[in-house]
Amino acid sequence: MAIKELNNSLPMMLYKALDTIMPKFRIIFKEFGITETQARVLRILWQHQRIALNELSSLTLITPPSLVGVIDRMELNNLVKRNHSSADRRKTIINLTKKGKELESRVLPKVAKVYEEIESSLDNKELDNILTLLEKISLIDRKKGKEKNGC
Amino acid sequence: MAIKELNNSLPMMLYKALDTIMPKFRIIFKEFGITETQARVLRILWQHQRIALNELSSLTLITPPSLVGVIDRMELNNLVKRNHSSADRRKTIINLTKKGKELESRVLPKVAKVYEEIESSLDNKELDNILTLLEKISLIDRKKGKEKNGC
DNA sequence: TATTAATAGTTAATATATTAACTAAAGCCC
DNA sequence: GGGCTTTAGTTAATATATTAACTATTAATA
Repeated sequence: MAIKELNNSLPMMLYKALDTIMPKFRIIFKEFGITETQARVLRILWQHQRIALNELSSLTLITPPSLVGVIDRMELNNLVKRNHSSADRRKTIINLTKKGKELESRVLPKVAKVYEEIESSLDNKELDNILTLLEKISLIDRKKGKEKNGC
Repeated sequence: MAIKELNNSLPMMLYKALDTIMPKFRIIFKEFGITETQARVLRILWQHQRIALNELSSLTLITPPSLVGVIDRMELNNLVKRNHSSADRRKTIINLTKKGKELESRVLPKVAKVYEEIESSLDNKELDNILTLLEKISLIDRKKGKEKNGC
């Protein structure tokens, strides 16, 4: 019931949490001339080096129409490069450039410090707790056939 | 430590949770020709009827530059009307119109149903829990002088 | 294999978000 | 009361987000 009380609703509280923590990260990203969204893309590319746009979309939670523009600008900034799959000519492969790769070692340490600041404001249990609960929320729709493995 | 593992980071999990629940609400808002952001504004106005733009900004978490455009479009759609404070001529007062007011009784019941759907996917404890934790995160910056009431 | 359905990427139109800068109006202070 | 500071609102420039629609391929199938 508490959830419906307007300013304390789940959506509003989620936004409020993001409004509190994201500016801390954006300050860092800005030092390197990238946006928060672009940083999300880079984070995935630092793991995969090269990846199809549709997979990148899934992993970053950035919808394809939005991602197209993001990649456009990152390509202009020499952070990534588009290639095309020969196996499936529909696919666009996003490749990390040297410039994009080099950012990793410079950005991650600073990002880690912000994480530490956030962590230090919460108990370890609380952090695990909230991540678990957020995960549960994000899976709400995947259980229509509550029964077994309706698959 | 779990927090740093990229796709399970706190920011990403917050976004993921929002990506799961907000589309459910947007479908409703769309029926009435309003956006999610405009709905946030309306929700506050349903409580206050009339309110200064800067207070509206605080309560909705919409920054003033963004809110200006939102109010522009809501005014074009006859949902709100701007007035100016005679006491403080800098202030813009946002007034709810009859059309804006009428939406309340039509939108809220449908929104409540979505809340119920979300609630039914979580235990009561879990819901209270996550709201409490989100609140704690949103207050991270307000305790620099950890000591007492450094004011 | 021609047809139909599904997938990947993109474009277009509109609405927001973010940051910096600018104007007007109050408040303050000597 | 003139000058300085703060507050409220706005504009401008750029980057994203959202939804619908469209193109090129590929897969699936009668």
